[in-house]
Amino acid sequence: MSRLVPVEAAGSTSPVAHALLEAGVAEFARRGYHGTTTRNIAARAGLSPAALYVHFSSKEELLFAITRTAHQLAHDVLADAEASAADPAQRLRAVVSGLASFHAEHVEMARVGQYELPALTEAHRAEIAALRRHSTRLLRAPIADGVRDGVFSASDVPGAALAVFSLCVDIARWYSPDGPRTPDSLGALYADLAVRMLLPA
Amino acid sequence: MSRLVPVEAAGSTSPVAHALLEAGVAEFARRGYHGTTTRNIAARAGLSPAALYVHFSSKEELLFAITRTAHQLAHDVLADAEASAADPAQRLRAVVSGLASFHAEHVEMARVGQYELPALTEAHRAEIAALRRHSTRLLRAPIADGVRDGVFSASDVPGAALAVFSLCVDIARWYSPDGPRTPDSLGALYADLAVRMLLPA
DNA sequence: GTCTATACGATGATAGAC
DNA sequence: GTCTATCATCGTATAGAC
Repeated sequence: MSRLVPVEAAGSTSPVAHALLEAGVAEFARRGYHGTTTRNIAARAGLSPAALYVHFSSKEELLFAITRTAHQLAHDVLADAEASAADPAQRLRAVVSGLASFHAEHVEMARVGQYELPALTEAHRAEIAALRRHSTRLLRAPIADGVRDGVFSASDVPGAALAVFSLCVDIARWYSPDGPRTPDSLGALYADLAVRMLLPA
Repeated sequence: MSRLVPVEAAGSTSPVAHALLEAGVAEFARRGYHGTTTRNIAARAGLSPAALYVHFSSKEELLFAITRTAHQLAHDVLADAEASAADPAQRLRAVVSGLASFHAEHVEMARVGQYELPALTEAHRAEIAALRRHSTRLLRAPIADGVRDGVFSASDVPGAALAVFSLCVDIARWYSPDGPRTPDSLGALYADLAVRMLLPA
């Protein structure tokens, strides 16, 4: 659950650093950044409180590493989906189902990445904002293309893109793997709703 | 902005308690519950740190008062909208535009109410959960009625209701009054998207 | 009811041994 | 690179004067 999968994306290859990242994801997701102590994280990783500082220069640096990974992975999901089809409706389906199922599959990481941004330093937050702009473009493209081609209708394209993005991101707030929905079923549901929002009446 | 409007709903009528509630909304919304100190709140209300404890028995009690007000007001918005029309599509429009514009108009209060729930005691969280169940029912009703009457089509009514609710709640995460959208324009946009999600293809 | 002063546990981070 | 021990500070909450 919510593995920090691709090691290279985590910005560190050490297995201990990786364990700290996973511990940070779990603890931050449960208690929030400010509600989590460095002792919580170290204990979950099976280390002393001091060991954290060998691998990260501060608690905030650990949060940043997690947040960057979360946004990078979400971006990669969108880029893959975007490249999977030419037809705007098919692309929108792929993009929405990919983003929605990603947020469900990696709820903890997504939650930390989405809700702890204010705890980042200004420089780090700016770096994340740049990643987000890329993702926004990827999600808006199939909508804009569909409207241009006449297969979609929308009076407010940025507004529709905002709503679709928002829908997917909010999964990180409420989703639980213990609930009735799987990441795939949620992806299918949301892809369907997104397309319906945009098909001409 | 984000006034704790109906004094009676705040559970306290003292003007000083009210000032503390407003200060709590502003500080919790900006820094999160755990990132906010009782000193922050007292200072914003123009009081010494100790004065807070005359009006609230703990920082968590202050959070609870805010959270309960936020959920009560959202519920009242939904109840009013629900009673405003008989036609399911009109009711869905009213309910969605009311809930969306509420979350924009009172972003700070809504943000605290939606994102700081884990910081509540279990008893307090259960009380809020009951309020949320009422609201969920109010939002699901026009969708279920519309499907029953054949004016809407949905393969997954709870799923559609979940998505619509989620869309409105997520406004509390990203909305800024400094941005281009007004609460009313957002309410109109989201009401339109919600109805389109549900009209037969 | 508000203030100043303070108790006292917790917290991010460092020092220094191994 | 990990540990134990510790520092300096902060944070919630209380005591007691006015």
